[in-house]
Amino acid sequence: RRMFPTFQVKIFGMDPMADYMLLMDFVPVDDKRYRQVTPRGARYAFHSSSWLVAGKADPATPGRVHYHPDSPAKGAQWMKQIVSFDKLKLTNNLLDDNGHIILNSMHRYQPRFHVVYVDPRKDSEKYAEENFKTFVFEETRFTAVTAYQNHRITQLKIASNPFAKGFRDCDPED
Amino acid sequence: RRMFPTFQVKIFGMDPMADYMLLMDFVPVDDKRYRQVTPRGARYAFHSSSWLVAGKADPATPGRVHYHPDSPAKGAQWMKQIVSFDKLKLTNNLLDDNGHIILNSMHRYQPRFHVVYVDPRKDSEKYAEENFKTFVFEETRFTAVTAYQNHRITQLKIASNPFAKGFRDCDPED
DNA sequence: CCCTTTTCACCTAGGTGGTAAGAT
DNA sequence: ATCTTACCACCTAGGTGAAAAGGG
Repeated sequence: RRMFPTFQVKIFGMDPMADYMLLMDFVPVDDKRYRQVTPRGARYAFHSSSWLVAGKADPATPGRVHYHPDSPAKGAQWMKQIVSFDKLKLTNNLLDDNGHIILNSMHRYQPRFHVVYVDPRKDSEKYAEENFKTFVFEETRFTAVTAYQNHRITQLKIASNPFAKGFRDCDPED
Repeated sequence: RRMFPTFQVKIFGMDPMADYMLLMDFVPVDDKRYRQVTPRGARYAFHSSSWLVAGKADPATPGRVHYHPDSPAKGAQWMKQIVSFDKLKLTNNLLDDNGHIILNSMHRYQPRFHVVYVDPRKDSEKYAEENFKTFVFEETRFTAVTAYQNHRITQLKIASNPFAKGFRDCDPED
């Protein structure tokens, strides 16, 4: 399914006339598997508020990459508004053949954002290193799950995503 | 609404590595306005099978152009399968601001297909003439209408377009 | 009478969380 | 007990012809 919340980024400093590819990938934060705790007597798992280390991580998943579907595009195009990776989809299916990003559930990940300058020179491979920049925002780290583990995330999604309107019981402006 | 049947074209002879823009426009076939005849006593206008000249054409509409949404793309990409202009939309609304192709209803049009080579040279404007090719297929001429005037076209559409499944009463393979 | 416009039920296509059943 | 899977009603978004209403 789509990642939520969506990764969005505002870009500065590109050459407006040059072509760029924008992409994302995900790297494990640690080598651990996590689990939830339901406090004794609590009615819902949602009431738990912390993650416990549950052991060593599962074998790493294939390190796939997601190209922003507007790639390639001119710097001017990328910079003129916030770039949103809302088409990016996550799956836990190791056999996935839709090109989605494969993650292990109950593991922690760090999204990474990459910018590739499309070098028009014939020997552009030589400059691959300098034409490639990676940006990491640590505040975007998350635990992958197959079902929401936190009521406030569920409510945020219901309030902000038009496809979840069916579950709203109050004004989304609230 | 979308044009039906869709204009589709198979392309050969491009430079696989070069970029091309593909586009269409529509030119009037003549300076006439047409009308249908319903034979005396016929139940439906659909029973008529010919067009009568009904006078001089209405003032020409703005000559808009439709770029294939995949433009620009490499020659290899365009040539590897049939190119379909199924997103192209027609309207009779002179004030349209959706960028649709504006046509006069009950007038005859000739679709035209244009290929533009994206010249990477700095002074590419100089070569505009030679980088531009137009193809006309006379068998694609049609009369623009606001409602189908021919039962067989209606049936063809119902049989072939998934959005019209609600009107099917037999197997589309027939 | 002929054509155009508007509205509608009915589709395709696909993104939601809920829920019940399944798995470990 | 905890997590995963499959399915579902309910949405968004938009492409259909039919039919009714409108216009000249």
